[in-house]
Amino acid sequence: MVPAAQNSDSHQADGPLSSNPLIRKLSNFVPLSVSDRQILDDLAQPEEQFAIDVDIAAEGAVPRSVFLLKEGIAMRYRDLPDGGRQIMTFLIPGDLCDMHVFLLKEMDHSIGTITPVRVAPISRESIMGLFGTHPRISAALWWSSLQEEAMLRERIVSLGRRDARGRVAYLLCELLWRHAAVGLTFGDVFKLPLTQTELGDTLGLTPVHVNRVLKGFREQGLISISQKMLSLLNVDRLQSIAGFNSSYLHLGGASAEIVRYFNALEGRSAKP
Amino acid sequence: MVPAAQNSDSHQADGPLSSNPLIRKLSNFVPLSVSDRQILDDLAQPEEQFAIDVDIAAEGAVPRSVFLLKEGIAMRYRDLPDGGRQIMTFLIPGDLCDMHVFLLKEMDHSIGTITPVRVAPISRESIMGLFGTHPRISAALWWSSLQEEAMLRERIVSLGRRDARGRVAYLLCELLWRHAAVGLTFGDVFKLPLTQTELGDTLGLTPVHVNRVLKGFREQGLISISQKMLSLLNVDRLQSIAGFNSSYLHLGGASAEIVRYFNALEGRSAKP
DNA sequence: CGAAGCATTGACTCATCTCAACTTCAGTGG
DNA sequence: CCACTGAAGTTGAGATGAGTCAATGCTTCG
Repeated sequence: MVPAAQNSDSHQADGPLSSNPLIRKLSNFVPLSVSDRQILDDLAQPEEQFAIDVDIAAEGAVPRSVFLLKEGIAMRYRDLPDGGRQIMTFLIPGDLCDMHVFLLKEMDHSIGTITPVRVAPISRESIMGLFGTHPRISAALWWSSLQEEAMLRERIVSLGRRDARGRVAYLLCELLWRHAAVGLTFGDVFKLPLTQTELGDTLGLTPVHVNRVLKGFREQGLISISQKMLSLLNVDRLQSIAGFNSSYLHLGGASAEIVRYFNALEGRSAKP
Repeated sequence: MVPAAQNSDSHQADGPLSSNPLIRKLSNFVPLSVSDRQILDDLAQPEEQFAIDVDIAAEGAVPRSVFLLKEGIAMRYRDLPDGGRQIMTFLIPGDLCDMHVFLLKEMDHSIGTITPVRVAPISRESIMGLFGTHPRISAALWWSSLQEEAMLRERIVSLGRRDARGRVAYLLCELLWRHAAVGLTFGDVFKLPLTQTELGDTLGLTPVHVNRVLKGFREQGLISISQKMLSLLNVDRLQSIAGFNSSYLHLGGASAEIVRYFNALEGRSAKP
């Protein structure tokens, strides 16, 4: 199976970001009401910008607030004593960097920008408030953090058990699906402003080897890249090289039971 | 720094499991009241057993309830199409296998036993109820899931950037600290009933290579193993080989601010 | 237009894997 | 109580995927 062309239903003239990517993403899990959407739009209102190649939050620092990434790409990473770096996750529009970190005394990793980035800072109070008053949104946010955790587990599988080709293919597929889930794909094409060094730091490979794998894929007609736009020319083949199965992203939506459960809660909390 | 000899304060005659390991673990984060402890003890009352080498929850299945692991060791893993297996985490006493998975339609990985295991099944309602009525416990459970996530990230760092010796050393240190946090260490000694194949499936190494690394450690006087009891003879050296830093486990407790915040909530919800 | 960063390529090295035998150990049944 | 069995641990020798080093080309942007 191939990611749905999520963009087909949003042909606003002002481009793919016209719709709040967080709403887009959460809608994959539960259908959101008009008022849910309103609240999420309000949350996303405040704006702060960060330049390219800058830390939004640094390891050891006290986490200050949650950020909703509205535009650009960031990464969750850790620098190592020997000068190396491991990128754990890429954050794309619609992602929250760190839903929950405000529980902790200090960051155990850093979050840095890969491109210039627009974020909406969200206070602890806003999130906490939501939990009490809007169970459906809370559930969706919760789901989103489960999805993130599942992605971490999948990266472990990749690093532990796949060879270089498999790892690269896997990452490309994952990024395609994630971009599709927030409406940032055009068919099987999306913007990938990552250097080969960054890919290597994610995949546990050297940039040189990433280059060779990518070259191989290009020669086999599996991908093409130009102007930082990546086209997956043969998604099925790539998914099979990767042993990729999108089910860990849990994009199939919540079970009917869960939806009912949270709708009930919603009705109850709406009254008093 | 070396893990505190957590066992020193629990010299009950009936052994290290006399105290609820979940309470032990959560206390690392916030001080729990007598009534908190009572509630957690009640939660841990129900009992179910699983034999060795059995799935508690299988990939693709519908998650049924949360389990508190009371005794034994289990693993979170995924089987791969090529016959391989990747172990993502070990579950030790005091761990909850899957705090939240009941939000999802199906498991994206399996949970299997490595030794015979005693668990307490906990219903969705119990957990949900806690959230409303006992903010301090909820916070602690939440913290525990953040800790788990941090461990996943650290495994990514290990697999991506450390060599075989570093990976093995890292895992041993992590396990020592985790066991210490639930009172299951005796100095720098703890029970490790894992085969070298299981270690390899966790670390992305072949059992043969795990064996050689372990042999090296033994010859260098860093560890010794007998009867499945592992002694870390030189924790500092191992930690430096691993580049291990325990801060990602966030065992230092919550910030004063957070503690105050949840204590306040607690007072409020206790009254009506 | 020049510098800096990134991508590409080749030649050589090395950590880890593979394959395969052999040993040790714990558990079982005669 | 010991022989038998199967799983786990050890060890050696050779193969290989990915790393290292180093040179060269290509962009991009000030």
